[in-house]
Amino acid sequence: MIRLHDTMAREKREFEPEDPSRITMYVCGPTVYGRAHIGNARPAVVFDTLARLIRHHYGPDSLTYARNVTDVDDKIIAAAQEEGVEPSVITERYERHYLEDTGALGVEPPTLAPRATQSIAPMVEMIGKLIETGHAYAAEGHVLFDVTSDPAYGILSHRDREQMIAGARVEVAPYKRDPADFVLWKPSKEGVIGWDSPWGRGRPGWHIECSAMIESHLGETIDIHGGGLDLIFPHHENEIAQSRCAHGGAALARYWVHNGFVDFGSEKMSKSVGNIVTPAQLLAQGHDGETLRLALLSAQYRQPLPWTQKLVAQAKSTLDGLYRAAEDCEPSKPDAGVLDALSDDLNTPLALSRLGALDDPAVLKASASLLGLLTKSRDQWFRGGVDEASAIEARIAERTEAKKRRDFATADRIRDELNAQGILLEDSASGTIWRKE
RNA sequence: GGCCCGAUGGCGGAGUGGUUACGCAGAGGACUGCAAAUCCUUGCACGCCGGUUCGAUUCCGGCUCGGGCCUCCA
Repeated sequence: MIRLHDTMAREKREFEPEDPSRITMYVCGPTVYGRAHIGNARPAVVFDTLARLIRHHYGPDSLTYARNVTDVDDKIIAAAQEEGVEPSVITERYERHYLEDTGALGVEPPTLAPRATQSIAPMVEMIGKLIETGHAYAAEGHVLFDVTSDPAYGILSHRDREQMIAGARVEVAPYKRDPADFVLWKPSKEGVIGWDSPWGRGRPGWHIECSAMIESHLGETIDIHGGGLDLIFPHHENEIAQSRCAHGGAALARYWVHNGFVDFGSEKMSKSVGNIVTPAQLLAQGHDGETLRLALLSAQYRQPLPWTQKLVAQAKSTLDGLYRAAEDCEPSKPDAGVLDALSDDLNTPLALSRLGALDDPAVLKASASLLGLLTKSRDQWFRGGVDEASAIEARIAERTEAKKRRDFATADRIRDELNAQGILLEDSASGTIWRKE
């Protein structure tokens, strides 16, 4: 039995899928206008881990996991204009990078990765339905959702309309009937990406994208909706309003799961602040993607995770230890303790500590694979990327000869030279083995 | 101002109404020609003030501090 913390209920609940043979999960994916940073990577890793767990419990084909790509957005338009290229040049580039970066972290591609630009028709249809049912109105080329028409508005973020207005920090657009109303469709000027619609040529608002893609790919009510906790309001609140109002009140998602932030101990990592670290940078520095993945899983997903060099170093040594313990063998069945930890709202730190206590390599491998770890052979982990292996082994043979002669000065010199190249030697009863630093 | 979350040893991070994980780093030891790796031992904590209780880090209330959201944002 899996338990998940549900943001709407504000407590852990037992996960009971509507149909265990067809479980549906939707996670808000990237807006592809720039390179993902390590904070963006966290939900990708977290929900990948949840997907692995669900598939383990309910069967490999039980889960349909959709993660959208937002490929129409004002930031994309701005980036395209700056480079003097079509928006698709930007979006294709960064979608590719996103898949590379998350792939390096062991994130498997989701079942579906729908792009907003390929779902315009369902969005237009849903907007039309909202207008028909009195939940939206057209004004000056825009279509706005009428928040006052939805008495349930605020059920996820637990705030009421008065509070939202009191806290509003932005000027209210003149065409809005109510300050809390939000855009479903906005006009596109000549030369800006847009689609024809009953309300003129324009493009969709951000929130309607997800509602429409969920409807067309997964259905009216899904099991799990995930994302970062900054999406709770307004994004997910607005998705709920749109979908419920378009579907006669049917719930959008049965469980709402939100991950916490990666930070620097003092403030949130974000593109707008500019204090970002990207997986691409970290990988270029020589860190293994699996190390970064373990670092991201070293705190429970709802907790803030301070990103430091020390964290990465710890993750590396933890993995070194696990790879030493995991001989190259076929995985058997995962350990019950690891499974229990993961099943309790994805308690990855506890799962990792239980992993470290396992002594059956086959069980360790199987357990670690639930976390997307220990996916390489031992040799790849300790020696991968080193291309002068035969030269190293020749030096080691020289050193072994020197040791036989009890010429320790020579032996130590060879060891030091290899150390300087980032090659560490370990003498064991069966001979000398080497690994990269 | 409103809503939400958090506060655990040098660092990371679980968990629990009473014997207080685990990892990294540190100290000591075994092993080693010396290292490395491994193993053993070991020191170090539960933000503050009240309350409930035989007993609270764990439950309740208040406070302080920190973070997030209320605008694009994982």
